Amino acid sequence: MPELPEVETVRAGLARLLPGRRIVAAESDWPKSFPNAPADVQQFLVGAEVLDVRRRAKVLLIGLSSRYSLVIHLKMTGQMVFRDHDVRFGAGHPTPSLVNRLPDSSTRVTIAFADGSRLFFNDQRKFGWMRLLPTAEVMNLDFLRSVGPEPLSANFDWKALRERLMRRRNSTVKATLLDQTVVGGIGNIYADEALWGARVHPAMTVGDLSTRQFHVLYDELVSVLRLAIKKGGSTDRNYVDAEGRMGSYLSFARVFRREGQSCPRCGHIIQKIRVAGRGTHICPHCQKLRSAK
DNA sequence: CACTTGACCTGTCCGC
DNA sequence: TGCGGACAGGTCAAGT
Repeated sequence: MPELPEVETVRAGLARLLPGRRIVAAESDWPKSFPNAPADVQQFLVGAEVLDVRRRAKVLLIGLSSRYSLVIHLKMTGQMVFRDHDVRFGAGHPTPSLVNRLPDSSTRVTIAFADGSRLFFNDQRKFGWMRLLPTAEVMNLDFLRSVGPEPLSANFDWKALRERLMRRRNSTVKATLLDQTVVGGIGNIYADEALWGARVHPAMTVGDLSTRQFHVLYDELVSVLRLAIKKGGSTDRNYVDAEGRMGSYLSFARVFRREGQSCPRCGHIIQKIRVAGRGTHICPHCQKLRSAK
């Protein structure tokens, strides 16, 4: 369930840990997780040095000195975990971790560095992928060509959110928030959290939202994403950061995975419903389906 | 064309 | 305790 805050947390960790390290070996035992031909891996990955680590929506981009980049999508259960050669697991870990000895049964790709440290791409459900591409061609990937604006970028304001959402004015607001071509990086957790914050029912039609609702939805979306980054993301089951640590946002969540509990705003019981084919958490008192217009 | 559903996978949980 | 089935949800492809 890595969404923008989780991928950003991984990016920040990798950006601190990887640049300057030289890759000496790479292996994968599940071709769909890393489909590049072994010859290309030998030529453009092995021997290269990591230059930088960037993010676009939910995609990680690791730039290499070979003028190639590793492009990574974690999908639902992907992890990128770095281990120093001499790390003794457990010691000095201030937050709990889901990851013990690596590689483990979920490890799909292992990248070894010259200093003995290693980077593991773990992915229990095998939906995620990593691929090696010429850096100049990265932005030609279909996903990156079509992905919408970054919701935390400086020029993204409530009017921009309204304009993007209105591209699908006849859809439900939840389905539209999850559409990566509308806005980049939002997934199920933060869509539910932001809609609760804005008191907007997820099944409302975009075209029925009032100006005020777009404005509040923007404010809530930005603040929930910022808080989640500050808390290191959300660990529901699998997610960990680049050092194997869990995120703590879910202990601050207001509705996500809180069905049966009281709404922190009004005390009514939070319900789990289905919208756009996804499990969706709402307060039925705060979030009404009828138009506010 | 706009929108919904199914496929891709595996681990977990629930009811019988 | 074992087992079938539902469920978890990001994205793409296929279907309505």
